Amino acid sequence: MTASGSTAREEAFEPQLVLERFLPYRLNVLASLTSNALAQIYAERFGLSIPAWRVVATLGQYDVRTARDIAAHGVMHKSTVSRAVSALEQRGLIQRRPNDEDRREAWLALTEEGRRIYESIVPEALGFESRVISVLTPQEQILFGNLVDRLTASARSLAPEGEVEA
Amino acid sequence: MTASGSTAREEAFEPQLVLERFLPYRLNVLASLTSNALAQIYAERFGLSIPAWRVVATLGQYDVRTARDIAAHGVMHKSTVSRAVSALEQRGLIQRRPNDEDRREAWLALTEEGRRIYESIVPEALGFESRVISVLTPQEQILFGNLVDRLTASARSLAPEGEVEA
DNA sequence: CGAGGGTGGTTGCGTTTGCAACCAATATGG
DNA sequence: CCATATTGGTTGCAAACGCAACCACCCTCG
Repeated sequence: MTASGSTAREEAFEPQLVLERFLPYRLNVLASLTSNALAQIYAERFGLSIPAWRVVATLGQYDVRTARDIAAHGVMHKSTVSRAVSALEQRGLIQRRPNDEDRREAWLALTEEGRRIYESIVPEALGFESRVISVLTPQEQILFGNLVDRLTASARSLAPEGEVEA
Repeated sequence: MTASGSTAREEAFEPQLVLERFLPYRLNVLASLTSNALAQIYAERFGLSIPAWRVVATLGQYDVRTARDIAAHGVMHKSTVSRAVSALEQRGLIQRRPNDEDRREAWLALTEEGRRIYESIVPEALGFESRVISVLTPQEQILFGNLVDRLTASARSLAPEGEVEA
């Protein structure tokens, strides 16, 4: 109807939303590229699923946590964490110790073997990360981290409460 | 064994990898926060799954594409796209027209109703996006987009070939 | 033109996922 | 204290997922 170009059948519209400039879309592409590439490392070499790796990574960093902590921290659904934890426990990579102060929950920690695996993965993970971000200058890297954090805070404040999983 | 703090059982280690500073982790958190929040809009209000929305968004922007194009563009597996397309076709939101030049593939386009839904979602999606990024100054927004693009290119070049889906 | 390889798209299958219902234990409030 | 709500964690189930096998078709090359 308007006088713009294109001999479209009837409507001549501008795209209303250009995906390549749409933030959620771009973030998703970038995040899945990095996640999938990383996943190959710990899946093929150590048989860890993504949730399992997240549990291991969290315990590697924090030593002792509950499943609930891990879920909240890693933006995962509690059932996802529960299953990852059982699998890891059965493989002897983490250990569960009841909390006598509150017998609903349990403390989780890496076993020695779990930590050994963690320590094998970490350098690879860090290496991968540094290869990815090497296209940015050091200042840009810092800046980017800063912007990501602020956006995350913003997104979190807009999310309709505990609505968040992986 | 070393003289550092903590009365840990035996080892006294530094965390080797701090998740809060680990890029793939942070990107995942941010991406799933935004994706999930967005998904609520088009899932609850229009009954669209994430892949379905991506198909609609792509066709909204490009008017006519093949399933293959959409998959490549949206970083989705071709079976995911195939199923989303069938569902959308059955709901009358998109239309399939055989390509006589190559009868393996088919041209896909939004129907009028499909476009109506697209046009209802877009303002909401853009509104959500702008609320999220409003914590950045305009220059920061541009800069962030630039950095994301460069990181994406970098990650893509490191990914072991067509290894990428949602 | 006919055989062999490659490509767009679909589908069966086993696995993973998220949701919701549930269990056990703790907190709260009459 | 007992009833009720809440919370950490598990599990059944249905839906969604990726993979690989597959079908139809195209393209090449002998």
